[in-house]
Amino acid sequence: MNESVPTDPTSTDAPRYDFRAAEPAWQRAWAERGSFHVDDVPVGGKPKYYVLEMFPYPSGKIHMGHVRNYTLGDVVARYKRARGFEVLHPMGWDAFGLPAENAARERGIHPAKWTWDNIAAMRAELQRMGLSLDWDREFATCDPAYYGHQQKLFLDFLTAGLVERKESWVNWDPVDGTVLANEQVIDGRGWRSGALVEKKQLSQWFLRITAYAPDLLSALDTLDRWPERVRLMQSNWIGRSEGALLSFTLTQQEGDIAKAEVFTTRPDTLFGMSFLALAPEHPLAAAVAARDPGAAAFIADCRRMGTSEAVIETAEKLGYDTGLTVQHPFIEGATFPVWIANFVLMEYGTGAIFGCPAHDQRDLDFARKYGLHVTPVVLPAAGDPASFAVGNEAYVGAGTIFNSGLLDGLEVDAAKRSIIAELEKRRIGTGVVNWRLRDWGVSRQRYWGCPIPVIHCDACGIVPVPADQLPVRLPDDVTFDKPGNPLDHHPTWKYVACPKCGAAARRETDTFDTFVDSSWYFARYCSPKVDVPVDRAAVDHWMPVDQYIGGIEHAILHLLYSRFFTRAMKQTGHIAVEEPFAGLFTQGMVNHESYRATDGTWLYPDEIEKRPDGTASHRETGAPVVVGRVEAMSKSKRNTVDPGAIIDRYGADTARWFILSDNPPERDMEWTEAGVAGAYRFTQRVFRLVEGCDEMAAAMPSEFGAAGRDLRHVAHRTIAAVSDALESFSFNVAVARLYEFVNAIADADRANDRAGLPWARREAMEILARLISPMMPHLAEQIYRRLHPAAAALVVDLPWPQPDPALVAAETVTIAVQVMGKLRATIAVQPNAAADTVIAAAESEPNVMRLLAGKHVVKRVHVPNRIVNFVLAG
RNA sequence: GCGAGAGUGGCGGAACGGUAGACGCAGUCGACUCAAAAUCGACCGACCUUCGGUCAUGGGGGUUCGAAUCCCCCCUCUCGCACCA
Repeated sequence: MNESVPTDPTSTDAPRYDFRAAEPAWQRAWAERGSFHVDDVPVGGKPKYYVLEMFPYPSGKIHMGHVRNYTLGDVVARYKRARGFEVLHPMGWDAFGLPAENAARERGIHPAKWTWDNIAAMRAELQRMGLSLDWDREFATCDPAYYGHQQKLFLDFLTAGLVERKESWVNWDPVDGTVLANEQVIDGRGWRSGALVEKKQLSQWFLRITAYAPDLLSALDTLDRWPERVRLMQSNWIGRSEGALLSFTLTQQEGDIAKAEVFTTRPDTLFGMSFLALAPEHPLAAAVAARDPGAAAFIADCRRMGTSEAVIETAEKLGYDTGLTVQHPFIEGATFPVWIANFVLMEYGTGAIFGCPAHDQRDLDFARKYGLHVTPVVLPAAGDPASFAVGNEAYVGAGTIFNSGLLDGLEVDAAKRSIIAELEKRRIGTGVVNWRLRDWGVSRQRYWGCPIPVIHCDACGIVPVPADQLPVRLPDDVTFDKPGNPLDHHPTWKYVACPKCGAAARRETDTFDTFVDSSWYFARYCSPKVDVPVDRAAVDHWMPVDQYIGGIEHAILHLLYSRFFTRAMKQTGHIAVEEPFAGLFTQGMVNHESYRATDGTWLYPDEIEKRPDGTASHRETGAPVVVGRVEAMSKSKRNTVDPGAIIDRYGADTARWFILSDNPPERDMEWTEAGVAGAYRFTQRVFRLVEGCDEMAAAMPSEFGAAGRDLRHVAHRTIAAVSDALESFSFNVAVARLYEFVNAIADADRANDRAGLPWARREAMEILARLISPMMPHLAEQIYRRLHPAAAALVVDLPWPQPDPALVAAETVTIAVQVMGKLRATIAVQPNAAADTVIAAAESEPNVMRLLAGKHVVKRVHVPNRIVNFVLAG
């Protein structure tokens, strides 16, 4: 494996492209010229283009996912730049987060040191990729110079009524003393401590994303450069549903509770009611539990069960009859039992439902289990009202309402409207729109995050930190020797005077969810040094991001939060746009084969030797190796490839080229050693071609032979084809066209008719240098310099080449000749030749003649420049 | 369960309804070499009676002069959501 790569580039006779010398040299040249620098508010009138890739978390090393992400972005940035746009292409660090605190707890390294060291290491790795980034704009979200402005934004949101403090149910780890995200609860236990997680009500800060729910949903239609499925995922997440809110009166008051409010999307089925069910966390359930140990035990069971996906999948519907009953709002004297049910969610609607088993599958399962009655009220078109019954499958289709008093005879939709009007008339309910989206809880009991800038005063309540006291900085001297939030344990940090009354008060010790940090960084990049969150002129110029690129895993949370934040910033006067990302591209993952020794231990790709038949053995011991599935690179399976090692061995251009060439960028790709080696061979091949290039003749020759003419056609068509491919994110197709182009240049070198060929060949190399420059920027510069040893210009400063329309047009076209739709011959004709001429030429082809002999041709189809088809009788 | 996307050679993939398999990887043969690597050249879907044919884009129907592409049904895989009332 990999013998094709010389350890010493000078070890063979052929001229070698020495990427180890060339790549850093060109990177220095770009940096010295400030090639990728742009101003906050540019003058000069070039159209702007803002390219952004999702900024990395500084884990310590870049991985292949980063390489793919930043290569894709760099192709776009360099291409748009050549196309005459002023391109903003910044980079920074999503630098707060739990891993830094884990490093502190496990290894005693301060989170700040751990983070900044990682940033330094990763910056160096990224710089080796030769990305066209404006490094002057770099920042890290853990820098007070960033998070101080975030605190200001929060205070502005607070003033604007976009922030709330409210009680909410959270996953609480009693051992670690912290709130856990749903993803951090595994089988009901804390992922770190292993302790049973409790549901706890806690006072938390919330950003009122629900205030924008209608707009966040409807504006999805305007995001026409977003992938359809991302818009769909957001739409589902926001989850609009129309229905009714109605309240049921208890026949006997429970404590001071007299009514239960219910949300339903099927108010038309109200007469099919059989029971009322409460979520275990519902206040009425709690009131019952206070006097009924059976109810209390049932609620405790539900709480322990949790709501993880695996549990829901298998859990059967369980209920507890409270003994309470409610009156039916329309059926005089009818009452229904009130149950507590494990399948009712407190988070959705009102936490209470009315059960109509005939027309809801869950309600039906529940009713069958507990012997509750099932009354159908929607009759299918072909149904007989006297005999229609529901078995074990609820009927959820269209139909006519029956058994329903005033609704009888109405269709489902009409019945909904009618019953809502009636509810509103009697003041027991209203038609409402309900949203699945919840407000965004941003409080985290952690040290390594942005402090929430408020102060708790016993006298004044919650007092915002005055703007002139921002940033609220994290203290450096913290310890991680006990569980819980180090900010809370700090001896002095939280004790401050109330800004209002001066009395002793306490700082908020919670910090922001790190998703807050990434919800506005794209705006900060426009003016990263100013002493306000954003400079209006700068964001007005640069925003929105024209092309955003990142992983599909952020389809909902990060992108939705950013859309919300941008709206909130607009409302508070920081920005003019409300959609942050005009174009979104979601890339696929980078996968790799996995390998295991016969004892089951995972092996790194470096440790194994592949054989041509696809089997493998251990490189050192020769022991057999099991070649496993191609799957996402992960440390535990050791199927990772280190980008740094690849760049050492093959160079950045090779890595970039391979990652672009393998497949369409939105799909998952497989990283293969053979594929990288192939890309490396291509870089050397291109370099050899320029070595064989003659000096440019001063003027274009007046005559070209066939080879020169053909090459010029290919060159100019390649410009057109590569441009099209780059515009449509078909980078693998752009690569394929460039392979063809290089093959054509090599073919021309073997041609006999050499008139004008040296000139044409050199023109081809010039075009090649520019066309590969978005993908392989270093090699492009190297070729260009070889062609123009004295030139001061760099490819990076040159405009994108324009194809000559006369050369893009064909001299002859190949027409496919079909008989009865099957290909029988091809003929070469002049472009746009007359139908008669083409059909005559086609009919004179021997093979066609043979097939047409003695047959009656009923139709001759001619599609100009494409095809002739003879349709025979019978 | 609901929703979305995808099924094309050994592999990744290409193909405005118009020559299916571009281009790359892997492979075969040859040249160069003492040899190998690199490089260069040729071949490379299956099958047959091989200057010519037949069959082939998950399966089955349909529309069309012509379908990988459009329509209907089915199968498989991937992803997302999910006791959402």
